[in-house]
Amino acid sequence: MPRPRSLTQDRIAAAALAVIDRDGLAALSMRAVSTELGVSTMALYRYVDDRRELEGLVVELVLGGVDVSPPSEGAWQERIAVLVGRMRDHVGAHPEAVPLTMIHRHGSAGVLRWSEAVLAILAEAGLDGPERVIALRGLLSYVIGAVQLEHLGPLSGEGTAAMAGLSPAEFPHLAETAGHARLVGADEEFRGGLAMVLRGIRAGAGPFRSRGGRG
Amino acid sequence: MPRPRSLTQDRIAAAALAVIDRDGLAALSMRAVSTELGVSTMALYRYVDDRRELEGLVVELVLGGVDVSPPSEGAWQERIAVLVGRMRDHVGAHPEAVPLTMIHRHGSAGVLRWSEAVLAILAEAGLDGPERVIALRGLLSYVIGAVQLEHLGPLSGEGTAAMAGLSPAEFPHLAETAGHARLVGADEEFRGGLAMVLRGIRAGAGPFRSRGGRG
DNA sequence: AATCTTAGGCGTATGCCGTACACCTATGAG
DNA sequence: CTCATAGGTGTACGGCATACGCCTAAGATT
Repeated sequence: MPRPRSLTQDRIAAAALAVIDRDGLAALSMRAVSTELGVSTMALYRYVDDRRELEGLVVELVLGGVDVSPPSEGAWQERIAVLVGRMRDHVGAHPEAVPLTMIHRHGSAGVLRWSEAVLAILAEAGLDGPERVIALRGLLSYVIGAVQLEHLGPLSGEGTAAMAGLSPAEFPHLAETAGHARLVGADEEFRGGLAMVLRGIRAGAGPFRSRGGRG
Repeated sequence: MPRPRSLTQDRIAAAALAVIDRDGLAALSMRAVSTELGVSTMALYRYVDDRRELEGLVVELVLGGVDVSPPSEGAWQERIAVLVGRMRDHVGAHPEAVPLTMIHRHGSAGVLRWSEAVLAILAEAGLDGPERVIALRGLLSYVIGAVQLEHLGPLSGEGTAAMAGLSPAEFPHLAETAGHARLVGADEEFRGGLAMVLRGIRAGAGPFRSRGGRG
């Protein structure tokens, strides 16, 4: 009967993500999103309860786009690495939104579907029970932390700059490592760390323990 | 010559942390901290440039208290686990401040000293060059992610609740795993995940590769 | 003791923010 | 053509960080 809706949650999320990508996360506000859409600020509240929900929509937009179809080829470690890589790529495409994805990650349908896909591969690799729980959560932990380290750490370059100027007397190893760190690219670091974690997953740690693929 | 200072950065940081611990991170404001100290809001600006710096002080207060003296006993994996555990304990003692520690982690002197201690052990274990960089960053990633998963994830209980009510048809593994997850305590999960990561660190992967302690 | 100098402390004001509320209006149904 | 209804909007409020300028306490100097 009444007048029809002129917006959708999808359009609102897209507008919010556009603001974030263009002007940074700090510029995200209900006012900014409404301006982006050419409507009044309060119009948004016909579609979302509050700012939190809007942020959730943005995260779902980013994380929901991850392809969770299980890779068919390669050892189980390799297949998990593909799934993890897809997640990293999608999040990394919107670096300014990274803090949001961290805050609203729980309850995201995208993350749930991703977790399901990873679990399937872990199960196939011979893990079950608490060990599979720990493997999944450990992988999630690594991904969350690594993405943040990559995108939040060097935000200001403070960390790297601070490391470069350390007194070698007080921080001998750190000073030396800072030199090597510059030679390790972000991709290499991520893949290397992931390989490390995957190597640590004990596949088939049942009564008949058999070490996984490429030890 | 003029009147002496009545506050210190330490007292301000302690007051801010008290506000956070008591009323939550959302309640942290320049006003709240100044009230806590019994001074005017603007008085704080004689000691910190802005809110960001105040948050940094809080993080330093939390992270700077971590004992980074290297444990003398045990395999290198065990000694790193002790250092990691100390970090987790300090951060976990102020769960509401966790997001702050993540945002301001870089450039924290406490984290630098901790990293130095971990690097020393990794070096002793036979790692060097890029591999040591990756091992350190991988460990940091795991710790950051795990702490967040532990303290931010279950904040609202949304995630767990959502998992419990999943359709077993669409998420067969996740639904089953949710059951096991309830049996795994937070400590067990953290230690298990850490053991997994440590297991994946290739010690002494130089020309004369020798596998580390307790494979 | 009196004064001066100077930085610490504070009150006020500005421009953001999220959002509650009441109002107006476009619209499809009848 | 009318009307009920939900969508869209304008205004207003309280809270935030913080820029600015004033007042004042207290050590240094006389």
